[in-house]
Amino acid sequence: MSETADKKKNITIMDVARQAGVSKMTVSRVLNNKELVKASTRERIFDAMKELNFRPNAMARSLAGGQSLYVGLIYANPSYFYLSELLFGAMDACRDRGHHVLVDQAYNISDLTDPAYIEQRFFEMGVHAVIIAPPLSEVSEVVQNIEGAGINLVCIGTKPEGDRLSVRMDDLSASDDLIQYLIDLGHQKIGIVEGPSDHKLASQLRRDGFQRAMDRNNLEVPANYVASGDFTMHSGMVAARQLLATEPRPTAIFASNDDMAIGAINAAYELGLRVPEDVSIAGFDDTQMASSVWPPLTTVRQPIRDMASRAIDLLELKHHGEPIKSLSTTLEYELIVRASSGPPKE
Amino acid sequence: MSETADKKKNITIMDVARQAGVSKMTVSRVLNNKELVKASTRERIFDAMKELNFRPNAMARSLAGGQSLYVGLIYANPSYFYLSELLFGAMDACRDRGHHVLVDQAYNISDLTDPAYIEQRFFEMGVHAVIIAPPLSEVSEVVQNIEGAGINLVCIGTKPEGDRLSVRMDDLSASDDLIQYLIDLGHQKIGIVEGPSDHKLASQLRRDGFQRAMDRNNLEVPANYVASGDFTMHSGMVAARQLLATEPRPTAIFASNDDMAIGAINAAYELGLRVPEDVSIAGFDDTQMASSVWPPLTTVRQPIRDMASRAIDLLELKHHGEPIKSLSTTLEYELIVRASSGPPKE
DNA sequence: ATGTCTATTGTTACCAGTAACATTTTGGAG
DNA sequence: CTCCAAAATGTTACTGGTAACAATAGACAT
Repeated sequence: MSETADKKKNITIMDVARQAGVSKMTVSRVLNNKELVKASTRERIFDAMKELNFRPNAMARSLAGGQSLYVGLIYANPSYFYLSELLFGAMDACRDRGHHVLVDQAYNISDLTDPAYIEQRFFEMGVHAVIIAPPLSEVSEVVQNIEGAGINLVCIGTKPEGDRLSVRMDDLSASDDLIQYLIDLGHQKIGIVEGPSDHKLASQLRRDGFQRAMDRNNLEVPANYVASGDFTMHSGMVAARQLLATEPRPTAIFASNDDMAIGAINAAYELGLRVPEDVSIAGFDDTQMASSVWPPLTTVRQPIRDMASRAIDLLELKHHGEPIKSLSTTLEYELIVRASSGPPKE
Repeated sequence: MSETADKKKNITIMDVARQAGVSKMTVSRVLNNKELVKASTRERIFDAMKELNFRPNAMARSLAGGQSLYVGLIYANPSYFYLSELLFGAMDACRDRGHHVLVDQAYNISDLTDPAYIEQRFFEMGVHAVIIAPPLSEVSEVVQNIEGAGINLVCIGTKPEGDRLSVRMDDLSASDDLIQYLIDLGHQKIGIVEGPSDHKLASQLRRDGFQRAMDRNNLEVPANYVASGDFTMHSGMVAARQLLATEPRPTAIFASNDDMAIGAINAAYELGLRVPEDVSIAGFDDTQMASSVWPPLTTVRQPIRDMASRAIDLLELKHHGEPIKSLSTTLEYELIVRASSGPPKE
């Protein structure tokens, strides 16, 4: 046997240059799509690259050019779905640009409120920029520390503030729309399962949207139509049990996230109620489970992937010192109507 | 305002060397824990590093030394939980070693059965090695293509074969243990919800373990105690409905993964049955939901993180050309008993 | 034919480290 | 007090690219 993988000398830009009969700089230009290379030369270089099966060395490129961005995705959201989506979005956006995503989990928020820790950790990772997602992005201490360490930053899900970059969606309007949809179906007695108070956005804004829609339609929200959970299935189940036990029983329940909505479905079954015939249930997020549960959930699709992609875009612009038109981007949500909601029974 | 972040010249090994009054090579030695530096010099260098707040440049290190491993995590498992766990495990293992994890999603398996695509894609990512997880790792065509491209590889969840590196857990014994536990509780009529046939391991082995335990205890498994799903909650619900409708009704149901087990719980509620009083339900995987659902699921904890960590270890050994004692590692599972299981009613 | 301008291509230095070999100390033995 | 091996440190030449600044070549006007 001859060594297969060991001796295999890497094919470099130099090899390509030699093969194509040009200098390595010209190859580098082709590699970076600079427009100053004659078409025929470009062709020859492409051919050489193909023939030699050349692959540029990402590390060398970023070392030499400072082109490549190492983006840290800092994470403390308990939802695997959220992480995965964020990751996919970031990866897709990084792929073409030759950037990389380094994920780092913040096991506890208190670490990130220590500026020294942040500086240490991020430099060690070698990240040029950082994306942080809720609920971390809502902790101003954390955000300030990261900025203080001189690291570029995009916050996901926060309101614009100062010259901080952010990407978000309009949770308020989204929940408003969702509730309006329920109202249009004929529901008047609608209960809500709120989220925990440390998720400002997902809890407060969604609650506000609910309230806004109800107010606009002159519908009452009695105090016992409001319960709260902590975004877990179980808490949704407990909260929904309570809501479904009130008299008169709500004909629809809006849970502030899908997990709790699924808990609410369970609670309904437990009480012998059918969904959506006896009670309509709606969630928020459009997680994977939302479509796999029975009945599939009516919910709001959060464009998590797009938010991550957009965040990468912003970071790249900033990295290259290009002007950024608007510091905050708001992306579109989508109302997803599925079988868990329907008109109320007479 | 002076520029805060722009002009901040990076602190390099040279700066440290100057400050400590040594050559940069000596600093490099300290950085790599080579034992040929006098203690007093080492001290001075450490002090200088601290004083200057020096952070080594990961890219330069790996370019110059070929030390750092870029590991690709190739992914086609529909479970966010699985991805996240795998990722966390890989990240943790990479962290100290200065390696990096690049995640790549295989949107469809057919891509990976095309050798040209694989070669193209992986080189582009600049990965030195790859980890693949089920169900991808079970497709021999994919595995062979990756090996054919000369890329180091660790398969997660497959049996040892040739000189291929693999990390796995004993699904067969795990499900056997779980069933034995149910039998010890007093159950004799146990139904199973199988997984889909394209997940050999998760479906077949778990099924086999079930059968082995039943056989050993001389318990019958009538054909209508076996239903199958596709690992989604909904399929578990449908399958469980069917099982719970058979006469005599099983007193326990083993679903081959947690999602289907949760679906089974829903089915039980739907039929007005209590869990675990009327029927015990057990899952497999110990996903996040397993503990957040009500009642929390009895299940088997798969050491997904550990498998990923171990995979990184193996890759590092191989990368450095060190001998690997055993090509396949089998990690321990853990039986997790929660409230969804209990003794059968009289 | 000559000069000029622009389009292309080449040179040289550098990014932040490490490998391999060279050199200088250092500590004992003789 | 020498000498020599071992220990400690330094040099030089890379790693695989890019930036900034030449230099050359065509195309066109004079």
